[in-house]
Amino acid sequence: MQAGQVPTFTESARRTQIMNCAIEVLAESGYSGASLAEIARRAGISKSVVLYYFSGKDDLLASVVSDVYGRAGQAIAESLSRHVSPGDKIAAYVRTNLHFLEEHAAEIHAVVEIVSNARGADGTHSFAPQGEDPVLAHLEQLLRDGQDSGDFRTFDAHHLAIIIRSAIDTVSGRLVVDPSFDLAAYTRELLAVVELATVTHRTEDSS
Amino acid sequence: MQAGQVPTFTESARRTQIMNCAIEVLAESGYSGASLAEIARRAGISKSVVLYYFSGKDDLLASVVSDVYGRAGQAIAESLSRHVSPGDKIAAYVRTNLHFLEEHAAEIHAVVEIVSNARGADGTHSFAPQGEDPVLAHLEQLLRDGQDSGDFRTFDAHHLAIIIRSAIDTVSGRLVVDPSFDLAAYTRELLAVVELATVTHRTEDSS
Amino acid sequence: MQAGQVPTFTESARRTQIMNCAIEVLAESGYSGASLAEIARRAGISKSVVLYYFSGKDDLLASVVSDVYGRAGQAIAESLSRHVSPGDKIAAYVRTNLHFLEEHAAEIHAVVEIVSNARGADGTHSFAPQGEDPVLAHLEQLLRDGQDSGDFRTFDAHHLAIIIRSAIDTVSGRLVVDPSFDLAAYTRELLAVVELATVTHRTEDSS
Amino acid sequence: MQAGQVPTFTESARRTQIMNCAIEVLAESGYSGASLAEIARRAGISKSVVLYYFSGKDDLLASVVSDVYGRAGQAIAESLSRHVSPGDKIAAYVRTNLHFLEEHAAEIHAVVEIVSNARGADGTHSFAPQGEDPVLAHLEQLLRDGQDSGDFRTFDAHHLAIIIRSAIDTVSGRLVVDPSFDLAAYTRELLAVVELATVTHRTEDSS
DNA sequence: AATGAATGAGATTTCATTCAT
DNA sequence: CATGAATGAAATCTCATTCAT
Repeated sequence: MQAGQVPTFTESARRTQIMNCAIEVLAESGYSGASLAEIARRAGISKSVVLYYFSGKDDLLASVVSDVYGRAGQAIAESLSRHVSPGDKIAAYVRTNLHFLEEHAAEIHAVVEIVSNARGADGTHSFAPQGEDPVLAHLEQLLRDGQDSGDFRTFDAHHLAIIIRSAIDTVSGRLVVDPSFDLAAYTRELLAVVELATVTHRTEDSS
Repeated sequence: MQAGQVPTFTESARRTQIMNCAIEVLAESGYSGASLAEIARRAGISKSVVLYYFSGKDDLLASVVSDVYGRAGQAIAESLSRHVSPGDKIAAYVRTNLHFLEEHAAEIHAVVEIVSNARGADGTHSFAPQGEDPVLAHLEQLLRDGQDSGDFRTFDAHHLAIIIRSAIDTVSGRLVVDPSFDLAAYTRELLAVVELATVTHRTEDSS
Repeated sequence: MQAGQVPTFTESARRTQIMNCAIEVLAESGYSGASLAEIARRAGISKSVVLYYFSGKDDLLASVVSDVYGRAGQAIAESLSRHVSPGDKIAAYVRTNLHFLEEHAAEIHAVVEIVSNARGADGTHSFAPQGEDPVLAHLEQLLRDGQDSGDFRTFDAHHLAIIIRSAIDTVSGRLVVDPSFDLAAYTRELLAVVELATVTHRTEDSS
Repeated sequence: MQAGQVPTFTESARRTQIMNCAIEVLAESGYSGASLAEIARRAGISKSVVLYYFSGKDDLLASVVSDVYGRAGQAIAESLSRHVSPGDKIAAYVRTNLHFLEEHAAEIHAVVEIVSNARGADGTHSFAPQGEDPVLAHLEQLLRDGQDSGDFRTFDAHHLAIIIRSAIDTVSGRLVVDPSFDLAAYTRELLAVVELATVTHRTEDSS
């Protein structure tokens, strides 16, 4: 398995298998519980195999993160491209995010565990976006687009983006922990809140 | 120190000192970085002293959690008692939470680190509320009160509570990581969103 | 055991004990055989104890090197101070070096193992003198002094120093490996060679 | 490749290639740095290939040693055969040794790394000559021949041989480490020392 | 009240080697 | 002829905890 070479079928299958086991363990047992030994045990292989396919634990975790991020980003981009009006775009953004979460709760939860816990030798977060968070910036831009087009009310796009993102991000943890969590209802409520928070409107008592 | 005995002044001072150092380390270096050795080093004492005042690491972390929770709960309860209308109460709830966060960012962040990472021997979260989360239930109740009184629109109180809580909870991490985070602006925006999301209103284009 | 503090008696005794065991193992089993496990086993303690008294394997090995170097340097300096003429100084240098070797064969051999094998993360020798080798420079200076005073013949001091040092350095390995090695005879022969190589003289056939 | 069979051309070419890479790695990264993985990487082949051509790491290292030894021995024997007088023979020995070192510094250094570090399962040196060291014995015999013929002074042939050998052996390390090492000057100085140490002479002040 | 000393469990990682293809 | 896959042993190091003083 040399760098720059096309991975064989077996190789990419094994990598996928190991990454999936890592995701399982991370979702179930958290960051500290996700030792190579545990991941290997779950995969029914020896620790060494993990290190044969990944150059180290860091590499494995980074691979999980970029893999899941990639798939999520693709799903969202695809969904957004099917809408034009800012309101529809925001709604699609929320809906796709939550829908992806529903089908990939463990993956997302695993990524959250990694991103919020992994730290380099210097003690700083390994996966913290340096400078601006691109995920947040993207959502912020969607909000600004709606303001520029006049569809949206005046608001602080940056901070509203944070509010919406946090409402999305909280879900993966809940889905993993609480099996009775009603994602459909949550989605409806969040869509309602987002609409109320963005679209220009008058409160009743001001009439 | 025997069980049931009143702690001496020295004792409770030492406990507080150790807890504060634990909070510092947790906020700076995260859960995995918060070893007893590091906490003791920061306090300028030996590991043994930590274990003299706390029965173990679990005990220390639990004490930090309950201490901070207690103080936060008190601050919030006090603030809420000064308002009567549901709208004012919710606003006070948000404002007090965020204000407490501002002054106790490290503490809250430490608690978040503990609650989201600490696990028992069986691998389950040590600090997960079993059954209903009382913090969430409290906020939910405030929302329902507003609905019952007719002040608030019809919404899904449980899920709206989750949305609001997540918008509050995301702040401690940001305050620790991003020194330029503008809490005042965030508070304004969140108050606006909460009002829009709760108070009965009509959107303009529906008029 | 905090940095900068005076070591307790127990502590320095343990450190000495561990260093001695490390020296034993290094002399007997070589650099690769000198694992922490083996050193601890020899000392009748657990691996953790070694790491309690030394911050890591590197620290232990560095301590051994500087300890032995220190004692050797002191012995040599003391001996040299008792002689004045360049010829006597060189002879004393050789004699003291070999004498020290006789009594500290294992120590010196251990240091040789460390110095010639230990490498940093970048792959370079950890204990290589950067720039000029001070040990060699010292001997070189002794030779030059003899030349300046007119006692010694014209020779290439730097390279002669290398020849003499290598004749000294080879001994520790032989002493450890070959118990029948006759150090006294070797010393006599080396002294003879050094004298022949330094003192001004005429060969018989040139007369 | 069955035992006793003549190796094919490809086979011996591959073996040579692998041995050369092993020599490179040993000279650059030392014994501990010379893992099969690193050697294979340097050769652009997989670890398995190395083990296909050599029965194990030990076999590879042993092959390197005997290959280099063989070539060195041949060069020296050839050179010696061109001289008759003991003085000329010794000079040729020194000159040829150092000349060989100059052109094969890495090889010799690699062999030194192997010989001084490789150990069997029992912890003893794998390549230590059991009984008398033939290399040393050879040089010793040259010295004795000169004494028997009356060309050389009275000295302790065994120990003088050790001194001369050590002066030769130290060079490979220096050549690898210190690119500014002046081998020609060193050779001149060592030849001078050897002559002074062997040839009968009178010191000036004894006249 | 405080601490130094010691330990065992477990984490990541390296490496030579075996096996099937 | 060559390789990818897999493994187990061993190495260094971290950490919470216990014990005697």
